[in-house]
Order: sequence, then structure tokens, then C-alpha cells
Amino acid sequence: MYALVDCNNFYVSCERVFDPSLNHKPIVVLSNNDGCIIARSNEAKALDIPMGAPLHLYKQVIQKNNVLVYSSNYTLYGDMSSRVMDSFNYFTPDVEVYSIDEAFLGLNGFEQDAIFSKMLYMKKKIYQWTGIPVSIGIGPTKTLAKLANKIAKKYSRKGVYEVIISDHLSQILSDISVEDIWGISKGWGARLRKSGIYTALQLQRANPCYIRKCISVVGERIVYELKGISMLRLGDINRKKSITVSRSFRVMVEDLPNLKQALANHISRAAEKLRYQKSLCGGLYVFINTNKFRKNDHQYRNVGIATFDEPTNNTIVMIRKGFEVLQKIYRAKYNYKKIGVTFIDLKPNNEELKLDSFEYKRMKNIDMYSIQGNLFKTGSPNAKFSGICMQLLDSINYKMGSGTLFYGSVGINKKIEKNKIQIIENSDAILHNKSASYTTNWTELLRVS
DNA sequence: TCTGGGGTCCTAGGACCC
DNA sequence: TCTGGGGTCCTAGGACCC
Repeated sequence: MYALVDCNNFYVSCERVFDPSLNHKPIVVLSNNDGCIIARSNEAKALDIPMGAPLHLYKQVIQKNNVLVYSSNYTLYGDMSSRVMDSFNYFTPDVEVYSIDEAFLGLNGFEQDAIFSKMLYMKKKIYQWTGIPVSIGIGPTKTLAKLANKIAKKYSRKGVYEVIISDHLSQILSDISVEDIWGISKGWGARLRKSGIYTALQLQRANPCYIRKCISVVGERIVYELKGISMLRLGDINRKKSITVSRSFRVMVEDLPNLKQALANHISRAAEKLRYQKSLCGGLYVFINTNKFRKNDHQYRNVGIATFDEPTNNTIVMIRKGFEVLQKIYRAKYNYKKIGVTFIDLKPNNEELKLDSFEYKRMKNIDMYSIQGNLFKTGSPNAKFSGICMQLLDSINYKMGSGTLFYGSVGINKKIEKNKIQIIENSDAILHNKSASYTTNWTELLRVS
């Protein structure tokens, strides 16, 4: 069984923790540049202010109803989020933080009959410890837990709802439209409707192979999940695969120095995040866009990409198994490129084995290294990243200076190949020129189950 | 005048190899 | 007129999520 815990109106609830006088008042919280409404209290939702609405379109409603407007404070929200997420550990070790305000919990250690009351108790405790109200959905799969959460928010006074496979579930599903299912939005919803599938129940009873053709393997998984067959396991996403820092400009920007200034800030922020999560960087991606809402202006967008795949003398390879053989292979590979490589044998009794790769590199003061022929950079040398970013920007803004362009936003995206940052475990796989990690084929998995 | 920012996964198609 | 087949890897783009 899974539970999905979701903080109610999270950003608004955070503000209320620090100013209880805000309770029961209509409140909205704004996006970075105060442009959009990204969180609403129930009172604000009742005024039909939609999620993501541009603030300037709702000025009147806001004034008329004395809606309180807050700029966002992500430091505060991040801190509150950690407090909530930490409190789950008191109840179960199986926690997947899904977003800033949501987490999946694995409930396999719980006695079936006790789950509901346990979750009810947890909800109370979380409120007591953090001041944040949450809703909890329980179900045999993640998708059903997600659905249960929706029901808990909407209909249950207790704020906790459990989905059990039964006739009753069929009735519930028949009242839910396909677009309300986690993973199905407008586009796929429209496709399903064309095939005569309008409700969650119809989707649950559809032929999975047909849905796969109609949508994709993602849709097929949803069908099984709705039937109560678990296709999505609990993940531990504590390292991001990519990091983005981007901002729209509040005012029109036409000159390169301003763009560069912004980019310099973004890259140092991104490197900070990279260091924080102890990752390495496999490449950089710089992009610019004009303001897409100014339909009459000439539109321009471009990206520049740099990947770090040229080995240097600073390359090290850590090998845990089959050191001699692998070393030979790598020697051949790198000598060919006239590159010096350091090999490290991580024998089981090697003290260095206890360090993770990031710590190891920090200790040895290495800022680049290679695993399985892929080169990575650590996040420390800001100046290097910054230099690469500026070059990329120069390469993509060739129309700059013509006076015809207005730049809407600029950002960077550091691609991080989490799965490749690993110590080589499986020498057999390497010897046979196969990758040491395997991807699961969903079709196979379905056949087995 | 003002229109968010940060993620994930999957697929199709091209390049390349034997 | 005929014009391998199968595999892998990479990337852009499209869909979805909060």
C-alpha cells in the first residue's frame, strides 16, 4: 500500500504559520517576478482565481474582495518543506519526496486494518509539529493513492481517504473524468475521449495494449495502476538529473552586458545546487527566448550546448571489481588518445571505498574525472562554468545588436548524468562491451506479471 | 505595463557499426 | 529493377507533473 501526503495550499499555509491572523482570509502567493498567482487559499479559490493566473488580469477581483497578496519566499517554503518531510521518517522509512509539498510513503510494514487510523494520527502529528495541514490518500498503487488524495481533499472531512479494490471503487471511478487521473492531461484526455473513454472506470477496463498504441507505455501503466497492479515503485529521488536556473526579465532587455550579468548569476546559483546535492556535471545548456506574449515582435529563441566528453589528464577511473582486466581496457582506450589516466582499485577492504565519489574527489582536489569514458566536472570551479556559459551565449545571440530583438528570458541548464556517476561494479558486462547498468523493458515486466 | 520556474519520462529518427 | 538487417547510441521534441 502507498500513501500520498500533500500539504494543503502549501505556500499559503507556510505564510499562515508565521502569521496566524491570515487564517480564514483570502490569500494568494505570487511567482518570482510577482507576475503570476501560484498559490491560493481556499477563500481565494472560492473567488474563482485560477492557478497560474497573471496577476494583472485579476487586480479587480483582488481589490474588491480584499485578497491579501504575497511575494513568494522560497527559502521559507523550502525550510518548511524539509520539516514536513522529516516528520514522515517517524512513521515509515519508505519515503519518496515527490515535490516541495508532496511525498509518497510506502506502507508495507503496516497492518492492513491499522493503516487508516495510523494515517489519521500522522496527519494530526504533522500539524502539531509543523503547523502545516495535510491531506492523505491511501491506495494499493501510487496512481490510486493520488486519486484517493484528491477525494480526501474534496469530500472527506477527515482529510484522509483510503481506496480499496471493490465495487465501491468502480462507482468512484465512474464519477471521475480521465483528465483527473494523475498523468493524464488535456492532450491525452482528448485522445482518449475520441476513442470513447471518458471516465476513470472506462480507462481502468480498457485494453492496455490499445491504450499503449493510443497514448504510450505511460498510458498503459496507468491502466494497470488503476486496476490495483503496481507499476510505479517508490523511488528515492534525492539527486536531480538536471538543474535549471532561469528567470524572465521584468523589463525588456536588449543589450548583451545585461544578459551576461544575469547568466553569471544563474550559473553560480546552479553550481551551488550542484555542489549541494554532491553531483557532477555532464554538460551545460544555455538558452534565450524572446517574450512569447508579444505576438507582434519578432520572436527568437536559441540554445547553446556544451558537453564535457573530452578526457583530460585529470581523469581518474575507480574500479571496484576486476581491476587488472579493466585497467588494461582503459589503458588501451586512453593511450590511444594520448591521455594520462589514474586508476584506483577499490578493493573491499580499501578505506576509500567508504567514501562516495564526490567526497573522494573533494579529498583529492580533482575537478574533472571520467567513468566509463564519460567525463564529468564537479560544481566547484565556477569560473570555468561561467566562461563556458559566456561563450555559449556569444555563439547563440548572433542577432544581438540589430535593435530588433527583445529578450524574454535567459537561463542555464546543467545536465547531470546521475546514473553514470558510479563505481564500476560489473566487470563481465564491461568485458562484453555492454553497459554495466540495465534498463527494464516494460513489456517484459508486464508479461511476467 | 505586467504573463513562473523547476522537474521527469518516452518516442522517433538519424548516425553509426558490423 | 534490384538496393541486408539488426543493433546501439544520441538527441530533439513532446507529453506530463508540481
